[in-house]
This record gives sequence, structure tokens and C-alpha cells, in this order.
Amino acid sequence: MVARKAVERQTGVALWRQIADRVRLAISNGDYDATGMVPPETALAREFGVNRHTVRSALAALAEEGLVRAVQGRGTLIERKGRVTYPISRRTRFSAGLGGQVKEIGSQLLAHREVQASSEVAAALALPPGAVVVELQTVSSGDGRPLSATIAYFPAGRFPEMAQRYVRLGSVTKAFAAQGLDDYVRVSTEIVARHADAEELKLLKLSAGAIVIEALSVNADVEGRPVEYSRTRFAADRMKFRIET
Amino acid sequence: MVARKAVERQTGVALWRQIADRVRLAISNGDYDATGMVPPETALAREFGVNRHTVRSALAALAEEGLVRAVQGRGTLIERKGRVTYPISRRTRFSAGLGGQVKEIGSQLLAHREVQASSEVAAALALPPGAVVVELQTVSSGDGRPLSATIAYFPAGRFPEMAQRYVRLGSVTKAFAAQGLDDYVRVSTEIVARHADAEELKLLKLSAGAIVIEALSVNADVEGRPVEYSRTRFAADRMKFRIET
DNA sequence: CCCCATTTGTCCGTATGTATA
DNA sequence: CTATACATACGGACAAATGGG
Repeated sequence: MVARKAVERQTGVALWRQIADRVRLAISNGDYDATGMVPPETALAREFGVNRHTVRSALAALAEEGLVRAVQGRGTLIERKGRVTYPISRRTRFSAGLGGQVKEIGSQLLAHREVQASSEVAAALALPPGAVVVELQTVSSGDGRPLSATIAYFPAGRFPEMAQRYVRLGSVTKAFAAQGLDDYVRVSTEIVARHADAEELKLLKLSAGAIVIEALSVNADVEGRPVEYSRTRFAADRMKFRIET
Repeated sequence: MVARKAVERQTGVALWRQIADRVRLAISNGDYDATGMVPPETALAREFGVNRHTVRSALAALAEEGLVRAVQGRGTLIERKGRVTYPISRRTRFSAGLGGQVKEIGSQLLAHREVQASSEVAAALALPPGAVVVELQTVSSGDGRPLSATIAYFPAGRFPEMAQRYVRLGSVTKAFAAQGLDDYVRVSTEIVARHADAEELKLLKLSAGAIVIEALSVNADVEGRPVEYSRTRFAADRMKFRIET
């Protein structure tokens, strides 16, 4: 048992939210696996050095997220727990990487269009300035929980059918295959962690103060020509990343 | 100019803190590089849809961090900006990876001891249960800003002098070399992003609600024998990670 | 030098949210 | 449920400092 420090006051983050974050972390760490329940409100209040009402506010927030369910007379039951492990390697594939960890993978195309590449996108895809690219905005989920929101760019000349194929097949890898690209590799990944903005809170069904991990990545075909540049925002508290070098 | 969404109310996270987080991100993204200053308080208040006083609270927090400095009559100057890029590859080296990005790298040994390996540590280092390991607690900084806090474990039988060497040489790589290990490679890295706990806030000089990236990694010698298992907490808003696969 | 627009600093009061007892 | 204390957020007004005509 790790001695947990008292929450901090006057930091701009309400005590109930700090406690909600700690309990969420403890749940995903498996600290409460022995009972399958969160400790009683009075115990948590003692542990964090706050009033029981404050703990109740925190648990209400977690119940709102669907993470726990309070049952009068019994306690607060844990409805969901662990993080999904997402492997990052030279052959990173979203669906395949999650295989076995979730029963059902969902993918939803929110929007798509053809646009002139910004200087950032053109540089990443090694295209001339102003080249046309296909932009896809998607959200992926595991067992109904949103895991990531992505904006991806593909060279329009080479992959004109990305949007249509993605909708039908539900996977970038399959959409590539349907357009004659059988294999591709990850050439670069940059990662930053930060607080979610309002749009991400909504897309990923997060609560305020939540963390997203933003990954900027480039995939290329086996000849080294870039085929995809994407910006993926992961719901940090639902994911763990394993880097395979 | 990206249209920035209004901050959200009644979420348990104070508006001034949400705004501080957004402005910190904008600074590190270089959004204000043209002037070297944060926009005027009145402009920020309009942008976020809040009162000027609320913006002032946010800027006061950033000034407290040393990120900006307000000058009456002129504006709020940016004192520091970008994130340090930390490369993760098969040959990840802390000091070498940061080379050139910061003028001065600091490393501090907070504590060291010999302990019996926990089951987690023993498994990672491929040691028999109960084997003795050297535990090092360190904090590393760039140009005076704490960047990471690490707890590292080494097989005590093979590297009995880790603590003494580290203090003298200021680097794990050099401490290894002084004990006859010339080369080692990263065999696994697991990454999680979460809110910092009270201890991490203190060690890394962060303000409440801050994000840490926790990396669990194993290094092994060229024969594949594990030589180090470590748990490093990075100050997320000061770092960017590049994964080289 | 003064004048003036801009920008930060400080003060007042008031309403609401958070936390305790 | 009540009552109390403090933090947060707003609105307005004015002072103080800066830099450019």
C-alpha cells in the first residue's frame, strides 16, 4: 500500500476533481481489484483528509463517467477498469494492435474533404506546396468507449478513394489495401501530453481537466514515399503505450 | 489563427487554470513568437469569454512558474518557451538525447539504497525473487528546469557501485561504463500520461493539475541480459517525445 | 516637453461555487 | 437540511507605467 498524500488546496483544481482523478487512477491500476469496489466514502475522506461530502462529489463525477455505480447499503461498485495497451512499432496498426484487448472496435468517419495541403502537411507527405490531399476526421472506440480522435491526410492523387473505402472497411490499413497499397511502415512519431480542449472533451467523451496524448505520425510505403500524415488524440486515462524499438 | 473555443464552467477546474494551461500550450507552440509577448489581457479576456481579472489570475500563475513576466505599460513578456524533444530509440541516452537543446544538464541523486527486489522489479531484471538491487532516485533538469524524476533499479551483484559512480559522473551511461558495461540497448518502454501526484509536483516544480508522462523502461546489455529497470516521470509540458522505430 | 493610446496594477462591491461542520 | 468560511468570477473605476507622436 503506497501512502497517498493529501490533496492540495487553492490550486485552481477543486478537491473533488483531484480526488476523482486519483480514484480513477487507482481503479485503472487495479488497487481495488480485491473487492471490485471503491473503499467506503468515510475511508476515502479520511485518506484524503477531506469531508465526506467532498468525496461524494468526486464519486458522483466518476459515476457520471460510467466508471463506478453507487448502490445504497452496499458501496460503490467498479463498472470498468484497466487501460488498453497500444503498441507503437515500425508496423503500427490501430485495429491489429488492440486485438484481443477489446471485444469490439468501432470506427466512425466524422468528416472528409479534399483540401490543399498546409505547409506542415505538405512537408510531412513530401508533396509540393499546395498539393491536394484527402483529409479524414475519425473517432475510434473500444467496447463503446472512445479511445482516439484522428485527423489524417493522404495524397489525393494516389489515394482518391480513401473516404469511401474507410467508411466501408472501417480501417485505414484495409482502405490502403483496396487501393493497391499492401504494406506500409511508421517512419516517425512525435508525442505530446496536454490537457484536452473543449472539442476533444466532446469527441472522446471526457470530463474537464482530462489528459490527451497527441501523436503526430507519418507512414510511408516500402519505397519510403509518405502515404499518410496523421494527428491522433488519445484519451490518456484509457490507454497505455508500449514502444517497440 | 485557430479559433480557440471558450473555456468550460462548473467542471471542477477553475477558469483561470484552464486559461493558464491554454496560454502555456500556445507559448510552447510558438503562437506568440511574432511579438515575443502574450496578447493583452483584454484581448485574452475577449478570446476566452471571461473577465479580465480571470485572465490576470491565469497570467499570475504562469508568472509564478517563471514562464512569463508582466511589465506595466508594455505587456506580458514570454521568458521561456519551447518543449525539449526527447528521442526514444533502441539507444536511448538521456544526456546525449538532449544534447544541443539545453545549455546545461543537471542531475541530482536524491537517495540510494540496496533493497530486495519486488516481484515487479525482479521480473523486469530477470532476477530470482528476493535478489538484491541498487535503487537510485534522481532528478534531472535542463537549464535549471526539472525535466524528469526517476527511480531506477540495477542488479546489485553486477553493479555494486552505481550510486557512487552516478554521483561522480552525473550519468547512468557513464556509471555503467565505469563498471565495465560499454553498451546497452532499450528493450521495452511503456508510457502512460496522468496527473502528477503531490510528490511529483514538488520534485519537478510543477503546479497542481500538471501532467506527467510515466515511462517504465528496461535496458539490457548486448547479450540481452537486463541491466536497468526504471520508472521515469517527465514534466509533460516541458517535453515532446520522438519515437524512432 | 506634453499629450495620448495602450497596457498592466489595484481597489471597490457582488454573486456563485466549493468545502467544512 | 442549515450555517459559515473561503475561493472563484464578474463588473466597473481609476492609478501607474510605457512608448509614440
